[in-house]
Amino acid sequence: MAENSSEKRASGMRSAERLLIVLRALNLRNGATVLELNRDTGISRQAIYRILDTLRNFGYVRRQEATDRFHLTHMVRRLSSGFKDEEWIADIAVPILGRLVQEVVWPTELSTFSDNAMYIRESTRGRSPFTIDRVAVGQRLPMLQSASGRAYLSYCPDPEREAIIENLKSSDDDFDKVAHKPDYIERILAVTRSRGWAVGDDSFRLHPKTETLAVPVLVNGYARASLPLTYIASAATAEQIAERHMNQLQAAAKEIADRMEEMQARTDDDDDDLIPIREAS
Amino acid sequence: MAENSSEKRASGMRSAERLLIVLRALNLRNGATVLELNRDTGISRQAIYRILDTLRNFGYVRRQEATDRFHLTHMVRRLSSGFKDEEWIADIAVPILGRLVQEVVWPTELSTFSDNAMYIRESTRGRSPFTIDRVAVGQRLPMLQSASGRAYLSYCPDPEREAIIENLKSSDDDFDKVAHKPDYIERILAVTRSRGWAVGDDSFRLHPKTETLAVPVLVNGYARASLPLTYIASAATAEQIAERHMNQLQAAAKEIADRMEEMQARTDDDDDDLIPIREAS
DNA sequence: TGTATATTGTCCGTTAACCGGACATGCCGA
DNA sequence: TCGGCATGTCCGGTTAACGGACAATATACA
Repeated sequence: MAENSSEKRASGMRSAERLLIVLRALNLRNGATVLELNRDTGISRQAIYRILDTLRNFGYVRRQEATDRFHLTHMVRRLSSGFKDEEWIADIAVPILGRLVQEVVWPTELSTFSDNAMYIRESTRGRSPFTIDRVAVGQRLPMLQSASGRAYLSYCPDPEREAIIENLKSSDDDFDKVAHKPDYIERILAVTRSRGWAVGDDSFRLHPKTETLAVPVLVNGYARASLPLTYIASAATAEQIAERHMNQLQAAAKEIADRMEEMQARTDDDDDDLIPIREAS
Repeated sequence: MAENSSEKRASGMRSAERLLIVLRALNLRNGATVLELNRDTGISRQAIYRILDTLRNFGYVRRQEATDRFHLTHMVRRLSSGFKDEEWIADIAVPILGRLVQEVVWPTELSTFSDNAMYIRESTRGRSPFTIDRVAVGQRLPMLQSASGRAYLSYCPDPEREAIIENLKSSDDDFDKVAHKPDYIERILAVTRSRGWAVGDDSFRLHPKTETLAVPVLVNGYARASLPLTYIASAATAEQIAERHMNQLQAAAKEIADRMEEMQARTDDDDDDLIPIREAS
């Protein structure tokens, strides 16, 4: 039984891994004794002592004097406080976009609203055979010309849209000048909503040979992000692309939205599954 | 300058410590390359690779494909989500209570409101020479008889007090029956407020020979916790204890409150100081 | 009182695993 | 073409992490 070297060795550092396991276990039952942690994780008692010492040196754990139990301190927040809520959606989208690009050969992205524009947060350019320009992450997209912006505006809550339009009116960016034309905006919204997806305007193209269409990611009924698909204009029309791939795009958007909803449903606690590392003391 | 071996070796596991350092560094600049982490932490590049691999195996970190930067994932929340906001105050109180018990010989505690009662969250019984019964942490204290409860009720927001009283009326606990006597409650509040501190009632004593007085911890003007002091009844009267130690008690309560306020001021991000471990690559 | 069980804590020899020097590759600008 | 810079991997030496073993304490039960 000593030979279960099957496929466990992914890489990674043994002791550091076990520290993470113990830290996770401490989160699941706040206030724990060494023995409890031993049982929860399967890590030997002696190792638990070492690990807790390490965590204490960093101030992430303290020992409650009266009860001799180990507790997390407010310092542990530092291990995750850098993760912004805004990034959840991009984070969740990654594996879903990964699957999507296998079905739809064209590159897709995930963009979110920020600072009066859409920003590309994740991209499958680079995994698509049809990509022209690489590295679009971080790219800023105007609200009223890009497919992403149009899809977002068409499905975000009304008060948010009104506030965005108002902001755009005082923007320096030339693209945002059309915010002063309410009928232009209305037409975009109407067309987009009737189709269920948005197309980019010729006045804005990241690359001259490409065109883009986009669907919104509707969380609880309202857009929280856009899911744009970019294709080479000479290869097909928007309608042809839509006919072939709209189902898949919509399905991916739905899946991302579902994950988001279920994510914010649980306030964050009760998720499960300790990483199982078995080794008797 | 290579010899600052002063007192560095506290204990702890080397590689696990470095993983924590890298994790912390990732929180400070979300999205980082290996080289940036190397520079930020002073840990060798090769080690950074190993550490990031480990973090990736656990899903706490992912690599953004397009930019080749490493990002935190929503999974990192698991490393701190077990820490409840409610525990901040107890957490912050520990070192302050530790200093307090050196000035005031009598044991002090920190108690917070929960489930229609006060609960002792931290205690310096065990570090005081005058302690009778040990291990009071977790002890439940009735709102209207205990010094802790009275101090809390006297200084919590009005709507909260009204809601608590209302709840107590339907409580099973005999102690809570007096919630039906509004004049009794009014007298307690009036007396406590005029003095600035509360005393426990004879009908409730954790130990027959002791008495307790308590001050509230006022965060932004309202009680968020109580700070009770327990003394042996035959040794002094409440007034004598108050005369000798009230300044120190109030100062400790103020200090805890200040820390709380400054803590919730910063939303949690921008705190500083990477643990400095110097070692060139 | 003695015996058994459960839990916490520490020591220390062995060895696995962590470490970083060294090398290889690829990209960019001069 | 070359030098500078960044990324990624390999591998032998050393270290520090590992867990068996032992000690101390508390509680329960006969």
